[in-house]
Amino acid sequence: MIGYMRRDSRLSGVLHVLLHMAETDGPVTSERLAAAMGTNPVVVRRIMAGLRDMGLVASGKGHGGGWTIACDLDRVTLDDVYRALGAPEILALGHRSAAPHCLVEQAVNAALADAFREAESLLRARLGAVTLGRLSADFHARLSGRGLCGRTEPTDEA
Amino acid sequence: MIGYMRRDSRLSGVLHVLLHMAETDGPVTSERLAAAMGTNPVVVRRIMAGLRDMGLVASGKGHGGGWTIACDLDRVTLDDVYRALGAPEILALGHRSAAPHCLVEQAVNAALADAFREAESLLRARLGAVTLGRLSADFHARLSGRGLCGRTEPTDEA
DNA sequence: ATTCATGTAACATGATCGGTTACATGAGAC
DNA sequence: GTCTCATGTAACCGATCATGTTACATGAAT
Repeated sequence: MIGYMRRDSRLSGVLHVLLHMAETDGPVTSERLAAAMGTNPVVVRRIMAGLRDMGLVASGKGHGGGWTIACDLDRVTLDDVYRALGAPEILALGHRSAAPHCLVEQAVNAALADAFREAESLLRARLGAVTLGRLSADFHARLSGRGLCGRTEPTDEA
Repeated sequence: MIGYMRRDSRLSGVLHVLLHMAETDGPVTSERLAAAMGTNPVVVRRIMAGLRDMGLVASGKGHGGGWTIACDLDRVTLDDVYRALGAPEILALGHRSAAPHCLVEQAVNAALADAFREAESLLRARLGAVTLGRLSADFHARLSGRGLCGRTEPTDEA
């Protein structure tokens, strides 16, 4: 909890959650996911709601309930997850809209809008080029490369 | 003042101010600049402070005081201005730092960090490729192309 | 019926940008 | 020297947003 908190870490958080679910067979409760992430179960449910609506995950109530993955990890990209979150604002920078009919402001905003749009597009493209399956494979590579603490438990020491 | 206020419009605002100053010979007061931008003189002084410290503009007090450009517009890029503002955060998205020793989080953050860094680099590069002089030229092109309301006054109808 | 887990609303918190007021500082004008 | 003008800042308010937390309703399995 030290350190710089950037604005919006929902994408990072939900990917963390998804990779956890991928390591577990059977439903995982919000409480367990929240414990792994060091946050609150309600926060988990909140960020998962969009993914459930998009059919990426499913949730069940009551005994034996919890969250399960409901998609092919190799066919879902990080951009799909981003959109499932509601496609939140990517850039912290923006234009003024105070004087839209001012030619000075028009010139400034035109120049900035190009740069902004390109940066957003690049980020979206990069997210679209990575699947959840590749992310999971990356995790497994780290797991084996890191020594052979061959735990069957999908623990992450968090 | 309706409408969506994006996070940080200081870059947009300060560019607006600089183009205004470029159209005026002699110092311009914060009050005039603020009126052109539809904001407050204190806000203008605040965003101009960094530019003054970097030597891009100069300020004078008292009668005949105000702000003047103190650099070659063709040698200063939008990225220079961005840095003079203190290089504020570009992206609204970020990582979690809750569990930095968790291998899942490491895998997630590594994937995201690449995409984030590339998008930031692209934006910085685009800003670095545009000089204030070109921005001013773009404004003049809009001014003449828009009809010939040949006002000598650098008004912007704001 | 009881217990468990999600689904949500409601409210608190912390950060940040923008706006505003207030006052001190300094540089001309008189 | 005094007055006026304009910057330089601090202090505070307000809105927005992500996050954290509590509370309670809903539904499913035991």
